[in-house]
Amino acid sequence: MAKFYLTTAIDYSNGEPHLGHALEKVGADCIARYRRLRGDAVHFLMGMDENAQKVAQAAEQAGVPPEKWVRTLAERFDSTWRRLLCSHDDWIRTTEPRHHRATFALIERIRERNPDDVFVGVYEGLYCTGCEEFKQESQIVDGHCEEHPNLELVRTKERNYFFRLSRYRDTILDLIRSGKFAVEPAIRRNEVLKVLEAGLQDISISRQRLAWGIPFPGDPDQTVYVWFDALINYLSGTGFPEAGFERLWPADLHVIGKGITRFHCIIWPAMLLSGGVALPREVWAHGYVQWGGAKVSKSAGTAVNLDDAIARHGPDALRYFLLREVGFEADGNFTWERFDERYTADLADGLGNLASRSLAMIGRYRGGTVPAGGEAASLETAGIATVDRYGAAMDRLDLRGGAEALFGLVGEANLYVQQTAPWALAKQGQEADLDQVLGALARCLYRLAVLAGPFIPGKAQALWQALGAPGDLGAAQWASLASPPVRGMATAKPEVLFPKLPPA
RNA sequence: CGCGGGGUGGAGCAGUCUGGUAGCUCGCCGGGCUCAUAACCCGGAGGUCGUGGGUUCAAAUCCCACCCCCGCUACCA
Repeated sequence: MAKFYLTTAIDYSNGEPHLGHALEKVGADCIARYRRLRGDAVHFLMGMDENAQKVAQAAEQAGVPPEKWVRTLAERFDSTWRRLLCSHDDWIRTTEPRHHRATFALIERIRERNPDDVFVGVYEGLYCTGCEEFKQESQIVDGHCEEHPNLELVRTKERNYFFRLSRYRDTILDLIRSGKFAVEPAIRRNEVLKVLEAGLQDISISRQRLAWGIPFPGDPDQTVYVWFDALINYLSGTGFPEAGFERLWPADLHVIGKGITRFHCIIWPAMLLSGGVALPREVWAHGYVQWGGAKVSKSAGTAVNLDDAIARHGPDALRYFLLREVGFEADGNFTWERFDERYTADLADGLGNLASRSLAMIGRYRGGTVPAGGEAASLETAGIATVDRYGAAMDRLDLRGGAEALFGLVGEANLYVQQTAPWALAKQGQEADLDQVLGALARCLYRLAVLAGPFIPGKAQALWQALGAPGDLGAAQWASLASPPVRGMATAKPEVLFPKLPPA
């Protein structure tokens, strides 16, 4: 059994979970469930980034101790992902002792192996006394911090530790080009290669005089810069540096958003190379959820409330929409109209109605027992082809392609029903033919339930049960898709899997 | 000449790498079926594939120029 260690980005505990976060978690969960279906021993990590200075500021504004603030937010995020049916095995928070230990250990390893890689330098930038942090050009409007337009920015220098990132440019370039360190999709790989080709600067990895954060090893005046420690969470989740962390490490896949590609594809591998720790095998950087073609922005009021989106048609439907319509590669759009359309067309009228009509006929014509037969049906050929197509797409993390394959089979099945007209067979007493058709439909529903599992785990389980399949869908074997063992299963009364919205 | 992505029927997209009658979903029009969540199936209308050149027997697809939109531009989750 192959291990598969999968991570998502840890979220910045400064605000509410939103649709963009949700796409990433749901996409990673879809991959995790698919890998389990393929028989991998999956370890799936999610968590929170809690050491940023802004976190302490937000806590202060809210009038609560930072420890309490981050705990509340961590629970809020975790429970949201659980509501979206995410199946993560571990939940890391960067304020935990295990993360402090790992951060310490990696920095120590870097210093031992490459003493020149960590050096003292001077960081200079524009400092906002309101935010108590350095501002980037993009955060400056008319010469002032966008949060504090009435305060003057102060040009400030401070002593920091730096990391010799520039040293690792050629090595990383080779690793990415050779595919030993996979950066996907290709559009993101090209972007990273261009950055590398342009050359790298060393980066500062500590900050002075911060009360919140991880103390820099051997220098109590400095804290580890939040980005530097955040990346290490993936290692902390394995138990590093304790013996046996290699049972999980290296990570098989880091799922991240495109905005943090450089950190994961340049800085992170450099840190690991310097510390003599194996590199992750792959980074997948997904696109962003847009609202009507524009960037989602809280200030512009275009952020979709996640609770509203879940409440609309339930968690399964939101998962499906994000993965099928928004997609896991390029940016994609979220609108209520599209959401409703997809829900109605694919889930309610498509899969839901197919299940409903198929189970109703098995109930009516065969007393709810799946008859033998169907192995030679045209639908069987389509089903087997779909399993192949789905697997090929999912293996390259083309989640949209997987969903398309799956729902393509729904279409084939509806056409099959139309062409074979089982109601006519029943009327004419062609019992053997009817067995063939109903058996073929049950076999198709079995495949659909299993293949839909990674996308809509809740509803797929409901379909699994309605079909009369035993136990938990999560225990289904990929191999069973070649010839679904549905004969003799006792189907339940058809239930409405995806109720439609009442007419507005 | 900072880097990258995109511009395809009313809407949203695929196809461009490996040129060869332009495809999918939704919407619209007509027909069929009755097992089903007024669902399902079939047919039809609708496109100068951003603009202008070039290569080729043939270009959405390759080459050049230009216009427009978007993201990134590094210590920011």
